[in-house]
Amino acid sequence: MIPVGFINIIHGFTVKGRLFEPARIDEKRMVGYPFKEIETKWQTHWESHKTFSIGEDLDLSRPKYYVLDMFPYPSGDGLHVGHPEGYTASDIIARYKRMRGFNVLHPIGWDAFGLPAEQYALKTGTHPSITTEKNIQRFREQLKSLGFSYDWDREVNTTDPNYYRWTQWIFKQLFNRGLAYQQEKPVWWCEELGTTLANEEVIDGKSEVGGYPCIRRPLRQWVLKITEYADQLLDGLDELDWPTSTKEMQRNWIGRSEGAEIDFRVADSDADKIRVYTTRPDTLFGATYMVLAPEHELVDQISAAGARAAVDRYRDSAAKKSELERTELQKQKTGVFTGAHAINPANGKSIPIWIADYVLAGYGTGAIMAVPAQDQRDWEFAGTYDLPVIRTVEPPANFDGEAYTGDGKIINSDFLDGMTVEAAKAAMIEWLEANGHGERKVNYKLRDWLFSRQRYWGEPFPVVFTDAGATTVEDSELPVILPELEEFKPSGTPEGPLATAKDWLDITLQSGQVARRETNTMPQWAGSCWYYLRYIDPHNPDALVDPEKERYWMPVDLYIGGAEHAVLHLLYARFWHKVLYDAGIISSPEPFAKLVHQGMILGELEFTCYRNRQGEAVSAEHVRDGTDTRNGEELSPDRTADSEVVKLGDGFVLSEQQDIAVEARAHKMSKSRGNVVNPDEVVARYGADAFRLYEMFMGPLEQVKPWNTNGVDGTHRFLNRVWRLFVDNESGNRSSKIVDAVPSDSQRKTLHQTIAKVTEDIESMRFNTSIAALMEFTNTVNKWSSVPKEIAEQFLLLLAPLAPHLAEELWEKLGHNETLAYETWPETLAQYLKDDTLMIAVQVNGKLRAQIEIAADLSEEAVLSLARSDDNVARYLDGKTLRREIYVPGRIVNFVVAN
RNA sequence: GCCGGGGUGGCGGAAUUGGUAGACGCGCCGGAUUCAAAAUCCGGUUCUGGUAACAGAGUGCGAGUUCGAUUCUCGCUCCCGGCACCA
Repeated sequence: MIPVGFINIIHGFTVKGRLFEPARIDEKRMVGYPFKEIETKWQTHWESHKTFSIGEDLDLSRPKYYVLDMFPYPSGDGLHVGHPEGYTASDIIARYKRMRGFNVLHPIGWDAFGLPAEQYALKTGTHPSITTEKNIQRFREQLKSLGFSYDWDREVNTTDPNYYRWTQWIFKQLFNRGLAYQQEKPVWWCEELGTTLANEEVIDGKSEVGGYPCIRRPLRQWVLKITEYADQLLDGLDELDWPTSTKEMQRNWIGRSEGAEIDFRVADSDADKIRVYTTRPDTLFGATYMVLAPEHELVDQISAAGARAAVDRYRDSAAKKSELERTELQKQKTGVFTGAHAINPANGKSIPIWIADYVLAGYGTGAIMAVPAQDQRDWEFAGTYDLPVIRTVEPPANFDGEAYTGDGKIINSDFLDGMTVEAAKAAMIEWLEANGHGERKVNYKLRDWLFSRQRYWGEPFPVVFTDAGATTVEDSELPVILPELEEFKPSGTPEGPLATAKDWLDITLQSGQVARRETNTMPQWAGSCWYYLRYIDPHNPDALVDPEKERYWMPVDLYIGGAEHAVLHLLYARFWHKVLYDAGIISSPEPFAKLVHQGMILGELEFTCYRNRQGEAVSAEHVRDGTDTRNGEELSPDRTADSEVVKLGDGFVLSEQQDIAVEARAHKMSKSRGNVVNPDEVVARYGADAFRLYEMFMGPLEQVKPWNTNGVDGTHRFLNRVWRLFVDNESGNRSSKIVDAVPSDSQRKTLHQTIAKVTEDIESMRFNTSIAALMEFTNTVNKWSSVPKEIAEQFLLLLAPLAPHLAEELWEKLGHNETLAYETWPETLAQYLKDDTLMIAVQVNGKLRAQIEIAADLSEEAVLSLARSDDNVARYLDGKTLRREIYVPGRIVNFVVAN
C-alpha cells in the first residue's frame, strides 16, 4: 500500500571538499541502560506467551476497540522512518485501550501484489512470490524489532490463495449485482511496461513507475460501476470522524453537480438534437454559441461541407495531443466553427456550433451551451473568436471582472427577469420539462473504476469466456490460482502474461463446454479494499468473515495511514464495503469510523547556498527553481554546513557574507538526496523504545516534520534516567531509592497531575505532550530522596504504551511475574489535582508587573488587596486613578489605571 | 485559479470556551566530576539595555474588537499538500 521505496543505506557525501554525514550513527557508542538485552527479552516473551493474540474465545461483554494500520507494501528496501510513525501511534493506542479493559484488535498484514516484484522478476527471473516472501520476512522482523503489539496470528497476505480466494469471491458479488462490466475503453498503454495503466498511474503522459512514455489505445477492460454508489459515497462522509481535508478531497473527486440537460435542434437539418449539460439553466437566454467536444459523435453529421476540412484538421490535432498538452494550452483556447447552427429552445434564436477541446468528451454529454457572460472559460473563447456576450445576471455596480458567476437579478431573460439565480434555475428547469426541451440532471466527475491490468502479479479474475460470453466460475472452483510461468515478460499484446500459460488458459467446464480464462488480473487496490474484514476472521474457510464476529468488531474504530491514500484506497474500500453491506454480507455501512493521517517525516534541515558559474554566491531571494530570476542563469546548489550560516531577520545568511541569504529547509527523504534515515540503525544505537518515543515526541502526529537524529539522544537520555531511578547501577537490582512507604500528599499530587495529563493526551493522540509530562514527572521525582513503590508502579503503567520494553523490565524488577500489558490503567484522583496555594499574575494596564502566591480559596477582595500591596504593583498604581479591577479566579489580576 | 492546512527562540515544538508566551526536548554557553575524555550531574539560554532588581520590544505583515489577543474579526503576504478547462 505504501509504494514509496527507500534505500536503507545512510551515506555521507562531499560537497566542495567537506564531508557531510547526515546520519552516521554507529560512530558514537551509546552507553546507558542495556536496551538491546531488554528489548530482545520482551519481544521474545510477548511472542512465546502470545501476549497480544486475542484468540477465538473472547469475553464479548467487554467493549471492543479495532485499531488498524494501513498495511504496507513489502518493498525490497525495508522500512524507512516514515512507516513506524503511524504504526507507533496505533500501537500506543492499542496498548492503552487494553489497559482500559477493551478487547483490542490490532492486526497487520501485507499488501503484496504489485508491479515492483514483477519488474524484478523480469530482470532476474526470480519468481515474484519468492521476492515477496523474502521482503515480507524482512518487514516482519523490522516491525517485531520495534515492539509493536500486533496479533501475529491474524497476519494476512493479499497474495495468499486463501486470501485472494475471497477477493475473487467479492468480485463475483460485484459481477452478480451488475456492478462489473466489460468495455472497450481508451486506456493508457505503456509499451515499456507492456501493460495498461490507470489514469492515476500516468503522470504527464509518463508512467508513474519508471517514467516511461504512454499512449492512449482502446482495450477490452473490466470496469466497476462505482458511479452507481456516488451519492452513497458522498452522503456517507458526513457521519465519519475523518480529517476535513480528506473528506473534502473525496467530495471533490466525486464531484456531484446539479443542473439540467437541454436539447438544441440543429437549424436547417434533420440531424439528431444536440443535448448539452449545464449547471446554469437560468442562463439559457445568454447562450450565444454552442461547443461540442472534438470527439462528439454528431460532429460529422452536422458539419457543413465548407467547414469539413478545417473540422477534420482540428479533430486530428486534438486527438494527437496528450492530456498534458490539452491542459497546458488552457491559456489560449482554440476551436473551429462547424458551419452549423443550433436553435436555442428558449427564444428560437440561431447560434453557431463550434468544436473546441476545452470541452471534455467524457463529462456530461460532451457538449455545452456557451454563456460567456457567466462563465469565464466561455468568456475567454468568445473573446478569441469574437463571439457575442449577453449578460443575464446583473453584476454588482462595482464589478470589474469578465464573466460574472455570482448571484444577482436575472435580466434579458424573458420570463425569468427579476428572479434570483436560484429561483430562475428552478423556473427554467420546470419550463424545459413542461415543454419537452430537457430535464433536471445530476452529474458526477467520478468515473467508473478501470479494474483490470495486463500483469502477472495480481489476482486472477474468477471469469471464463465461452461462446455465450463472460461468466464467473463456481464458488467451489475458487480460488482461481495464479499459474506458474517460465517467463514474466508481458506478451507485448494487450493480453497480459497469463495468455502464455497454455495449460491454465483453456478449460473444460462441468457442462463439457470449452472455455478460456480471463487473462487480465486485478489491480493492486483489490486486495486492500477489504483486508480489514479478513483480520476479524482470518482463517475462516467457509466465509470471508463470520457474521457474528463482524458485527462485534466492525467498524474499525481508528484507522491510521498516509494522506496519499485520501482518495483512491479510501474511496475504493468504502465502495466495496457498501456493496457488501447491500448484499447483506456485513452489518456496517461504513468501514472506518475514525481516520488519522500521520504527517510525512522529512530529512534533516539543510542549508543550501546557490552559486553561479563563476562560483559567486547568489542570494536566495533571486533564486527560483535553481535559476537566477534576474538573468535566467542556471545555478548550482551548494550544501552549506550549519556552522557557516547565521540567522538574520527572517532567514539565514552566510556568516562570512551576510548579504547572501541561504535556503533553509528540510527535504523529502530520497535516495538521490542521500538524506534517508534507516530505523534499523537508530534502533541499534538507541533502542526501539527511544526510537518510538522520539517519533512521537517530534511533534503532532498529523504534522509534516523534519527528522533530527540528535533528537533521539533526548528520548534515550530520558529512558536512561528512568532506568537509573529504578535500578541500582552496581547490582542491577531494584534501586534502594524505591521504598515501601506511604506517599506524601505532595508526591501524590505530582503523580496524579501526571496521570491526568498523560491520559488526556493519549486519548486525544497528543503523544508529544504526554511524553513531555512523563519527562517532567521524572525530573521532579529525581529530586526526591526516595520514591514510594506505589508511585513508581503507577508511573510505569503510564510509560508502558509509549516505551513498552523498558516498562515491562522495570515492572518485573518491582517484583511482578506477569506482563503489564493487561494491568489496569492508573486512575486520576481528583483530590490530588488541586493545589492549596497557587501563583497568579498581576497586571497593570495589561502589562505583567508581579506574580503573587495566594491561597486557593482566598476571596476576591483579599486577592486584590494582596495584589495592590505588592511593591512593584504599587509602584505603578501610585498617584494614578484606579479605574477598574479585574480578577479571574486562580489566573490573573488586572488593574486598569489612568493618570 | 480553486479547495484544505500552516507561519511562535538557533532547531523540533508547548500554551487557544481570550488571562503570566516559549512547557518538554535538541543545540549552545558556564560549572562539577575525571590525569584526560566519553557518559553523568548542576546552572543559564527569545531579543535589547542593566552586575542585579527591573525596564522596553516580541507569536509572518497591517488594522480592529477588548481591561487583556499566539487565540476572535477584516485586509495582505509567504510556505506546504491536493485538484486543476468537470460547463
